[in-house]
Amino acid sequence: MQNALRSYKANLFQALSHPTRIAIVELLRDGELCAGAIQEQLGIEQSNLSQHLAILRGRQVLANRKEGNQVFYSLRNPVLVEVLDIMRRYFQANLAEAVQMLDEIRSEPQAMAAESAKAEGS
Amino acid sequence: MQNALRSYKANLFQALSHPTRIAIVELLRDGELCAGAIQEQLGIEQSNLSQHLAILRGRQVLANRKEGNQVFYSLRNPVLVEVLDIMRRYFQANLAEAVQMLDEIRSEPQAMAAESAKAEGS
DNA sequence: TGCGAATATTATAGACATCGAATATTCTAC
DNA sequence: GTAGAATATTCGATGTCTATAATATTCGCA
Repeated sequence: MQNALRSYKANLFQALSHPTRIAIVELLRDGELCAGAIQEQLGIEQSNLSQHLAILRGRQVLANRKEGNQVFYSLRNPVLVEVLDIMRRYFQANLAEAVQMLDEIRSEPQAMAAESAKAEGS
Repeated sequence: MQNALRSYKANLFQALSHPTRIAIVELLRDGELCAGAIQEQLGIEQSNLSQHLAILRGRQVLANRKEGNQVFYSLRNPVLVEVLDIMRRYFQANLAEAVQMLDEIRSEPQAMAAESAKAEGS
């Protein structure tokens, strides 16, 4: 059960582990929006958005409501916004480390251990 | 900048998007532990643990301190514990949905859209 | 009924993540 | 300096995620 709880958390985190999905959650913090409106705000492909919405829906992060031709999305639980706010404070409080982490992220993607390739001079 | 913040958050979530890494953070909530002790608690392969630790280190989630032969790990910022606690409350507040999500997780891994395969009767 | 808008799903190629096995590094003690 | 403990890194196979393109569904309306 301890383990199930960890899987639950891990999956929730995974749902939020993509910038687009964070953006979606943030867009919805003040109320529901239909998919089209979200797409307009984010400026991404329709099917791409729809897949991200499907993930957030499946993970119970978002609720959806059909109205005629449109589907309105909203946050199921505002606690997530609270978490995101905490993260912003965390980011600001540790700006130096945060920037360092952003650098890591940029240099790391291709292979977790390309560290040795650091051309430290450039 | 708005975007950088989102990437930052997304990457932090990604760092926490694996049950083993959640377990590590939780283990460290009350103080530092050396890698060996963590391994003992989790009962996983040494190299596997070391890889997870490398990820958490790279994402600035953990600090590490070398003492002789051992490396002690600790949380860089207790705010993450706060986040995990919030999530536990989230879990408890939405127990029904949480269980539903756990089911989703079990059925979903192989393909994000195997939903249609739901044998709703079972 | 049939068209067009809004959204969802499927397919697929490329990037990424995870694991265990093997190997490398770093340290202590002898 | 060599052995052995503790940790880290590399490698390779396998699985998962993401984006785009193509197609399907669902709905309102003429």
